[in-house]
Amino acid sequence: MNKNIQEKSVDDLDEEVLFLVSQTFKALGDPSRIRILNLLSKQEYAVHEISENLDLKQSTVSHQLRFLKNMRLVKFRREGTTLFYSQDDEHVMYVLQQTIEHAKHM
Amino acid sequence: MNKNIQEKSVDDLDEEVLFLVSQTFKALGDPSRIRILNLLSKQEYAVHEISENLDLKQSTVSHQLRFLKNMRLVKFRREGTTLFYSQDDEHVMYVLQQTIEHAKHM
DNA sequence: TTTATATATGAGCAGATGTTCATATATAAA
DNA sequence: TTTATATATGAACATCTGCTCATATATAAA
Repeated sequence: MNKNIQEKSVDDLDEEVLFLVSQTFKALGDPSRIRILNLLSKQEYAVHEISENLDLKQSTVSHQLRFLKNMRLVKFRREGTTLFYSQDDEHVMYVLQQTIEHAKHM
Repeated sequence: MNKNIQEKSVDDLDEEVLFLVSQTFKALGDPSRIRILNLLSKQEYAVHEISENLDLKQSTVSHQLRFLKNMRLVKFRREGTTLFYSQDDEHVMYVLQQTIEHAKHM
């Protein structure tokens, strides 16, 4: 819900909202993370599958997945020693796909 | 238009598209730029008006406007010594407003 | 030309970011 | 327990970012 207090400038943004929005876009502002999210947009993948598919080091993928998990953009389920990651934020995935499609036609 | 060459992985993104998308989201990944774009979403403003409205140094605003102008996210018109900046990318502004509204309800 | 106002720009700096290497942890099988 | 596989983690490093200060440039008025 919105707060009813008057902002410094009427059009300016609430600090929490500003932080959330900038963090969200920062998450989408890196090629590796974009590729990972784009891959996960269709189905779940194990960490090593992401690594092989995108030709990224295992540690790179793991670090980025932690980042995305902290932002609740992805989730995972365990199966033995394997962790299957999948998307966990429909709005962000929609925005990403929308922007990818937009970029494809430029 | 799309290229008809086969990608390394079918689901992976074209390098140009990847660059464009990441650049776009990087532009939206900073609080100052978000505030500037959000202000410009309703009407045009002079540089010093943006500066006063958002309580940012004139040079900070000018640097960020150059960034946004290079990305063709804003444009300007001159009136004497004053430059009036306004938005110049409907898709990006839509994505931004969409995400702001989404963040407000979390 | 001089002065004033508005904006742009470059250098410097502190802090953030992304990758890599080496290694730790976790689970399962032998 | 030992071994193998999958993933996570921390440190180090180079690069990138965003802000600030000082100053340059541009336009207009006096």
